[in-house]
Amino acid sequence: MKSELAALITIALEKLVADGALGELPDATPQIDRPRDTSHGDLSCNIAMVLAKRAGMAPRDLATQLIAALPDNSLVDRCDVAGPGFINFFVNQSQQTDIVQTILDAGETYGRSNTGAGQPVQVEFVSANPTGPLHVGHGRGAAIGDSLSRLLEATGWAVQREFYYNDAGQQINNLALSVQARAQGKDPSHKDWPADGYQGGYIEDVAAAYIAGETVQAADREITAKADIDDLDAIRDFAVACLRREQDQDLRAFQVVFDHYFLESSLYGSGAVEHTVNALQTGGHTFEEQDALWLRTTDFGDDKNRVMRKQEGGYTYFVPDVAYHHNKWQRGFKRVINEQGADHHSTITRVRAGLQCLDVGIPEGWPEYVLHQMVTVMRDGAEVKLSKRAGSYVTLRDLIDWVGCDATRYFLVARAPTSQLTFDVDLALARSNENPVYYIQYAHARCASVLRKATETGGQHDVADGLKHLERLNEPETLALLVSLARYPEVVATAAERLEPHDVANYLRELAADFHSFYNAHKVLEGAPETTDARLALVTASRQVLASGLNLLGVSAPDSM
RNA sequence: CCGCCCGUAGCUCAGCUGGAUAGAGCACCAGGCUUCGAACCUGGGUGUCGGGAGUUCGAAUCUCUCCGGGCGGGCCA
Repeated sequence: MKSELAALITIALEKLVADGALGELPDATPQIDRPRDTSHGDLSCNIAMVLAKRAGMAPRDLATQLIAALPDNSLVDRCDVAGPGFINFFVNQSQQTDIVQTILDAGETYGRSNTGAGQPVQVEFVSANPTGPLHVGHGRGAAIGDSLSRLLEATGWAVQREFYYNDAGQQINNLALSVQARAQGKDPSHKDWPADGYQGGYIEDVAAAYIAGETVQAADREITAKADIDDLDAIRDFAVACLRREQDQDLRAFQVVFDHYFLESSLYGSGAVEHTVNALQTGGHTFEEQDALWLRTTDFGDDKNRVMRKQEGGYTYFVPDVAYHHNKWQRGFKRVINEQGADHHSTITRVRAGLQCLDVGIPEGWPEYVLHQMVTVMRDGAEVKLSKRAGSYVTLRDLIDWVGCDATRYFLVARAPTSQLTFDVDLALARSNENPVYYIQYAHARCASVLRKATETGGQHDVADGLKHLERLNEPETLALLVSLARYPEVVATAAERLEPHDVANYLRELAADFHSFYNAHKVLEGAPETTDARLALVTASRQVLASGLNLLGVSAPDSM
């Protein structure tokens, strides 16, 4: 509707130019907004104010001329000049009620688009190392990354969800040593406890399982414990599998499924790390200094150069990072989005710089990043300090157990990733029924309930008939609901484009509010049959959009609660 | 010291590629079910949009600066 109106205004502008009232056409398409105040019409345009100076005309005069030049159409009932020079449009009611027909015709495809045109995009998220259970921060990443993936799918992209983890290196060594120490009966107070050991209780469980010779199965691996306390490699492999399995279970409980797991160790096994080093040296951006090999990332915007190979000969983490992203590029992903905690933001510049140094045609802004800020957990009125080593932190599993998957997902995805998030456990526990997610789900359940009731009454009501009487949908509350339903496609498109899933959460709350107001003001199953049928059509459409939107957030849409 | 993010109602947060009188939830107050689900609805807001300056028809939104908070800044990951 917006684009149709913009086209009409463009025609009016052309007419003014032809008449000599305007010098030239603006380069951009006219901007159409939805006024907050309904007395300002259904849609408005600021074009007169934008062009006033160039036209040498008062904004209101220009607006008046534009209205006069507007071609005849069935879209707009009337338009006014208001305020400093806004043109306010009052849309024909049948245009608004037609959205019900549109939604029912489109079915589940309503709101979807094809801007991605089937192109592949990889979304990497969570990517937790297998050294402990997933915590709340990972949960935020999981909620955002998965919802982002769903949004991209809804806009026509072929999404691959990838999980990358470090299964080698020092942290994993610490893990293995910690498990070994536990297997030897030591605890963190023991004098021989590993210096940077993991102290969480889960280490004991892993040690016990190892000694018992258990077999564990994770999404990307299966392993049976060797039960040999002295075989550190075996302990390491087993511990990784155990924690991978824990994370998989948490993710499954969170309704998140990955398409692909990528192991850092594979970059060494495949020779990709060596190859990357050679390629960077060939590219001419490296130099040796103080017995170390450096990459001149400052050539591409970094604020200091980075060491690739340390004095002692090992590579810094930065090298496999570059190798990994080069691998993504080689896999054909012209578009990659990395969802990470903001504590890793400093890697963005150096990874991009490293990829530029490879000189293999990777665009400068590749890959894209979505960073989420920290999650603070409040409990008993105080902040819970997160400490992985000490093992004292709130896990994703804790949250799911306490408030449920739906509420946890909604809460973690409903706010802008850039804003720090306070998760008040007490509030979620004590008032779980007042969590916003129930408000939206309740609207959906109400839809289902009314439709159920309509069917039970013996079929004298029928949605198809309602579509012939959409003009009955003319009360203020009803029209407000129609407007919200009509907004859905642009909400999805914008959220996907801006990589901001929380737009959908906000929209759904507004849609649910409009539905509840409508529901409360008008009895669907009472009154004239034509009116009831029309309202049933509206309820059917509402239910569908609510379910569709909730699905984008990975939240269920129950028929009853 | 440098970089990124944030600062909006008592609390938690939307709104930020400039639009009209800055919004929602929670909390609090007053109403609304013999009728489709009251997990709902209706009404109730004295906010220096952290402070200041600039840009312009117009700034919570863009620029600069200062203040406050978070996170980074290692031949750790």
